[in-house]
Formats: sequence, C-alpha cells, structure tokens
Amino acid sequence: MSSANVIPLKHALFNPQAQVCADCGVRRFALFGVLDHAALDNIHVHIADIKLQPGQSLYAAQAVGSAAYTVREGIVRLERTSERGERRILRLAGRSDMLGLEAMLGQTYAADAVACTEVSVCRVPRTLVDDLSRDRPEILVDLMKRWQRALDDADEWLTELCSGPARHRMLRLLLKLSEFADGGQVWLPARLEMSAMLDMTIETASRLISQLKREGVLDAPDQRHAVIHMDALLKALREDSALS
Amino acid sequence: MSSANVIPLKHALFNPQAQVCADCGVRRFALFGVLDHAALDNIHVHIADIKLQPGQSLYAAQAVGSAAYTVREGIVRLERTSERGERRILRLAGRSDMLGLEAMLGQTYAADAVACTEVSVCRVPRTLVDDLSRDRPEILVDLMKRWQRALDDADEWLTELCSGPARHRMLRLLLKLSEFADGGQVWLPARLEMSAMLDMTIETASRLISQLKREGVLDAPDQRHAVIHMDALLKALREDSALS
DNA sequence: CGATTCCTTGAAGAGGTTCAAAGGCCGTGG
DNA sequence: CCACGGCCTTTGAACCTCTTCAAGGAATCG
Repeated sequence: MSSANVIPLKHALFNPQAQVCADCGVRRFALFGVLDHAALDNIHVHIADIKLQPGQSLYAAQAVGSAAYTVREGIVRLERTSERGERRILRLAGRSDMLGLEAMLGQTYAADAVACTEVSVCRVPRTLVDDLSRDRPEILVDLMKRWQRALDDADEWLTELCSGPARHRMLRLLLKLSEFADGGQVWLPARLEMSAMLDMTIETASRLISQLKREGVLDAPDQRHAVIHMDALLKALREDSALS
Repeated sequence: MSSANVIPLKHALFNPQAQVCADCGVRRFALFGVLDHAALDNIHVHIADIKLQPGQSLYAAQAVGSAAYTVREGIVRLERTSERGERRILRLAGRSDMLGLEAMLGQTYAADAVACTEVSVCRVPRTLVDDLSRDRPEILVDLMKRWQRALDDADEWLTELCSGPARHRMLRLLLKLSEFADGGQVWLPARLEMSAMLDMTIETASRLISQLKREGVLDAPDQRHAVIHMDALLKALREDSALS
C-alpha cells in the first residue's frame, strides 16, 4: 500500500518533494507557506534537508551562494570578523527563520552562518525562487517580508544587546535565548560565544552567569543547557532599569 | 523657449513628474534607475520632494506609513528607544539610500527617522510600487537589493561601531562619517548623537573628540562640521588594532 | 545681554579587563 | 580503569577605562 492512499485525495501529491514540503512542520511559517498543494506539486527541484552538528558551518562570508536556507530545528548564529580581527556574533536564527537571502540576488554571503546546536535546515536553491517568482510573483512579497524580519531582528539585537552595562546585556541575552526555548530547556552558549554576542570578555560573561545562577535566575543542568526562571529574570530586568 | 526644447527629442517627456525624476541626480542609484524614460513617463503619481531641517522627523516608529523615502541630499539617522528607555541610533542613511521600506509591505515603521543635516528626500508612495510591480516586476528585485543593502549596513554598524574600546569606536565613526562627506567637509554629530551611536556618555564622546583634535585627526571649523585627515585617521586605526 | 543649551574638563569611583592560577569535563591512550 | 592532556570555566587581584558628578566655558537665541 503506497503512502498516497492514506492521504485524502484532494491532498494527494504525486511529486515526492511536494510531499516532503507539505509535511514539513515549518511550512506554514516558511517561504512556501503561501503556496497551495497544487503549486507545491509543481516544485521539481530537490530541496535538500541538511543536518549540522554544533560548530559546523552552513556557509561562509564572501562565498558565492546558490541557495538560501530555512531553519527547521535548532539555532544558527550569524557572525563576522571585524576589521580589527575580532569575531562578532550579529544575531541568532531559529525555527522558521531564513538565512542567506542575499544569495537570491546573486550576491555573496554577508556573514558566516554556524550551527550553535544540532540544526536541520532546508536548502532553498536560487533557481527555485527564480522559477517561482515568474509563475507566482506573490512569493516575492513573502521574500521581502523575510528581509524585513531579518532587519527587524538586527535592529532589535543592536538596541537591546549592544547597549548598557554588561549585566543588563546578559539579562537581555537570556531573554532572547528563551525565545528559542525548546521545552523548558534553553540552549546556553559557551562563554566565548556570549562574549562575542555581548562584546565583553569571557571572564565577565562567566562571572555574570555565575552570579545569576546564585540569584536563582537560571539553573544549568549541564554545560550547554539552562532552565531560565522567567519571573526572576523579568524582575532582575525591571530592577536593573529602575536604578539607572 | 520651453525647457523641452533643449532636451534631445527622444528624451522629451510629457509628464511633468517624469521630467523631475529624469533630472534627479540620484535616479541612477535610486529605485527607478531600472526604468527607461518611457516607463518614467507613465508615472502619474506625484512623488513629493520633501525638505527637512536638522532635528526634524521624517517618520516615527510604530506609525503606519504609506511611503518609503529615497535620500537625495543630507544625512538621516534611524533611531529607536530601547526597553530601558534609552535612545539608540541604529545607523545613518545618506544620498541614494532608501528608508522605511517596511511601509511597502503595509507594516508600521520599525524606527524613527530624523534628519541630521538639512535633508531632501523623495517620497515614494506604496501605491506606486504596487502598480509598478504589476507592470514591471523587475522593480521588485531592485527593491530586494535595497533591503539587502540596509541589512548589510546594519551588520556593518554592529560589527564596527558596537565593539571594542570607546576610542576605536569613535575612530570607526569618523571613518563612517567620511563616507557621507560632502566636499572635504564632514558632518560632525552633536556629542549626544555620538553617544547614542556608540553607546558611551557624552562626556566620553567629548573627551575623545577633543583628544583626536589635539592629535590632528580632525579639525572642526565650526561646531557641526569637521575636516577629517584621513591619513592620520587611518594611522590611528592601524595603531589601535596593532596594540591589542 | 541674559538665559538656555551644548560642550569641555576635572576628580572620584564603579565596572570591566587583564593577567594568573586553579578547578571541572571530556576523550585518548597507557 | 585510571591517568593524562587539552579545553573550557571559574575565581581572584591589580589595573585601567569609562562613568558619574560637578562646575566652568562657549555658542546661540530671543
């Protein structure tokens, strides 16, 4: 019995790729969310499902890319090396975020994309978008919304994670990390990563995390995971704003 | 003798708006750079030419906007208020940069846009882009390039102006300002603006500028203008990177 | 010309960095 | 299995950068 038989007829898709996309958990939020099943069925390009281990690179800055990526699972960081030679983490991308949109314009990637956790992403080739934009121009509006989202993320990162005293920035980072939470547990970056996100030394990052543990803002069952106590975190953030 | 007579016949445009756009100094770099004269002639929407004095607001964050803007002349800053209640300047936009693209998607503006110098901008109404994208879909690609440019600017601002010691950030700011130079003279922000760009106090900004004047990196003929000595600036930047 | 606003400079103190060393958490190999 | 080395984290102490608080000076405007 083929798998098509267990699917209601009007949803039956004969293109295997289409079936994969139709079943994808993030499709509703992803680029092809606007496409109906019939349109999906016309996708004849292979959309690769890529898995990465923590630390593995998805793409490198300056590389000519022929694809963008949609994050299905896990957290990816975008980073750059400043002209001083220091690594700086620009922002994080999580489930349903899109990365490397610049490849859709034939440009080279603007930053390095590196997996923070175990990651799975869909590779969206440029040719596919080119084809679709001919047949279904409304996909371009969706694409522009992605750009705007990336820009909003960048602006928020700058305003909230790049200003004020170190402790405040760390609290904001924990808040941001809790957005990517995955069942109570939050991914806790290495101290070196934190320092690259918040522009501080790893010693300062370590001291702050230690202190926040003592204050009961977070617990770390293991090195790379934390339970964040939101009430304590929000309280800390409020007090922090008040006394300045 | 009408002005049309001095223009070669094949360039004669009968729509007055088209003439304005055809003559615009930034058209080549602007959104409608891809349109030929005939296409320009079909623009029947009025593209307002708006002038702003320093400190005047172009649009406010959260406002529902019906237009984006192309900077023709001058410098505009994008700023936000952080959740702590502090103002933060996100980046600067100069000649041929586009602002408020999010309005093209029916979204509210993501930041405040305020004139730093005397500014003139073209108002590009959303309806115009909607119409054009039907007739000339290639304009959408141009629009996406604008988004990518904004994102690149944001990323660069974050990596270069938000990390490292105060002196280094100030040097990078001067370098950035020199990109917007206007005949040897550079716009010199008020100390309060500098502090909002570089996340430091106005005292620190003032001290750094005073010191850099003494070092011969810049001269300030008046409060709001400076002459930047690029050789000295670049030398300072190099030494600064070396000793760290 | 006085009032306001912005800029500059000083001195004291806090916050962050630097340097140094010790403690934990692996994976490898004896 | 335990010992070892490597890597990351934590903590301490001294130092330095940047902030804070305060006051005087320059520019601008009615």
